[in-house]
Amino acid sequence: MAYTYEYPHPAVTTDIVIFTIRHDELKVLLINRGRPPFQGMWALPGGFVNLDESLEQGARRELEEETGVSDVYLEQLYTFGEPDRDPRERVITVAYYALVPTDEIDIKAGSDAEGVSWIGMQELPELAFDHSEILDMAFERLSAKLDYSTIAFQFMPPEFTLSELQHVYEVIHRKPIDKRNFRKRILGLDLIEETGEDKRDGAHRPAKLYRVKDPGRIDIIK
Amino acid sequence: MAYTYEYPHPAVTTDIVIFTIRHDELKVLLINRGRPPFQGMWALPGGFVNLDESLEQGARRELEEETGVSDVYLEQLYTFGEPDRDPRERVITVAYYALVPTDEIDIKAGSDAEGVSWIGMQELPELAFDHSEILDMAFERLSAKLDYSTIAFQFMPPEFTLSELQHVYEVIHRKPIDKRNFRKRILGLDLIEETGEDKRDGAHRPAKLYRVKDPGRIDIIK
DNA sequence: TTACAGTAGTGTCATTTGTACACTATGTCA
DNA sequence: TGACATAGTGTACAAATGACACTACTGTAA
Repeated sequence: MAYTYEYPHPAVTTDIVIFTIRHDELKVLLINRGRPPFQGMWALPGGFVNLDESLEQGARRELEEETGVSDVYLEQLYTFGEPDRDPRERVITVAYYALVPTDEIDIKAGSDAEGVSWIGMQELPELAFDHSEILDMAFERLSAKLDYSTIAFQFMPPEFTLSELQHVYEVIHRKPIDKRNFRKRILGLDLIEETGEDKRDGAHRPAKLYRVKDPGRIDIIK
Repeated sequence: MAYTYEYPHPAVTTDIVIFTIRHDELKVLLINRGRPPFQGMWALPGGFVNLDESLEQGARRELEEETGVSDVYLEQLYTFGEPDRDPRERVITVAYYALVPTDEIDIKAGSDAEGVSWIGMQELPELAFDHSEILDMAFERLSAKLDYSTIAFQFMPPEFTLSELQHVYEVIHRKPIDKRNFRKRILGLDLIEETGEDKRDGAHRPAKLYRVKDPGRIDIIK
């Protein structure tokens, strides 16, 4: 079947940058390309948008198909459309990004990918297409939003400790934070509350567990 | 001539939100549509992206063709792609915005538009397509960036007074600002310098003229 | 020439916010 | 029961922000 238009049309894809924090490192979900172009190279998950779905729906579908990841909060990052960014035809890609808690993610290899893997931001390979540029921008956005929004909560499971939350900031900014100032600031936002439970893991004092008061409110600019 | 693809492709357009300040009001450049759909309604300037130009180049070209406006600093706003946003076919639009000084803009009616006009944000008509949504987002972005960037300088001609700059903030935020605190803050940024000239307009003390020290540096986050 | 109208330009103090800094508390395990 | 490991807590100084009122200069008209 063929589709014909009076004027030339570009292809439109979505690409998705999914970050998580694991083993003291910020990691991104990449797929190893199973077909040309750039066969064998690592790339962001993503693919062509269907004409009956929104851009965000397309991003969700591709993410699910390629990696098995679903139910994440996607935020649009930027649209990349240099004429030569794909060697096959003119492809414009709408990039999204999301942050997920480590625990909740289950990845699989799908039909478009030979492998799906969390890759540390410190050990990134060269990426296919202009995906390095997309990933750089996603990291810049993440890093900037840490400071003026509550985006960091998106890395957290439903219940978490303040030390775990602080750890997110420290891993992304790559520098230690003063514990007392951090707690003062976070608790001052009045966005989280104690669950009443403790988290015990190891031979030391248990930490209080917190939850977000109103999940709909996270990512509001403080 | 026809263009044929193995899979369906959406059309891709750009839409441009150009703001300026005139007569104590924030205004946006709109065109009156000369052809269906939405004939006779007001819409943002914009149009289809050619396959051999970048998205930004496409936005620039359409802006020039439809309004005669050129040489503005465009910033990508967001990409809108709901399946039904255009009644003709699937159209994905990459929206840009820009701020221009009042003096420097010369508008004309082009082939795609019956009229081109600066419309005040307080007196907006209903717009074609989802352009009201695009414009709303552009205004939100502008309003937010006023506070954490130096975007306001983009409304300024090469030489300007501090009162004129303050006026930009007051018009957009729709509330008065303390003159001393404003001057303290702006001069503290160390981004502008006195030209040595005065601006005289009326029976009152002349104002010092300033210029941006390094035009490449505006819009850096303070 | 002088008074008036109108906008430009200037400093201080109080409050809030941010930052540096060190010790005690509580659990586990040997 | 003592050692270890992480949780949890307050204060003092510095910096940034916000409120606030008067003098300076020019043009115009009496």
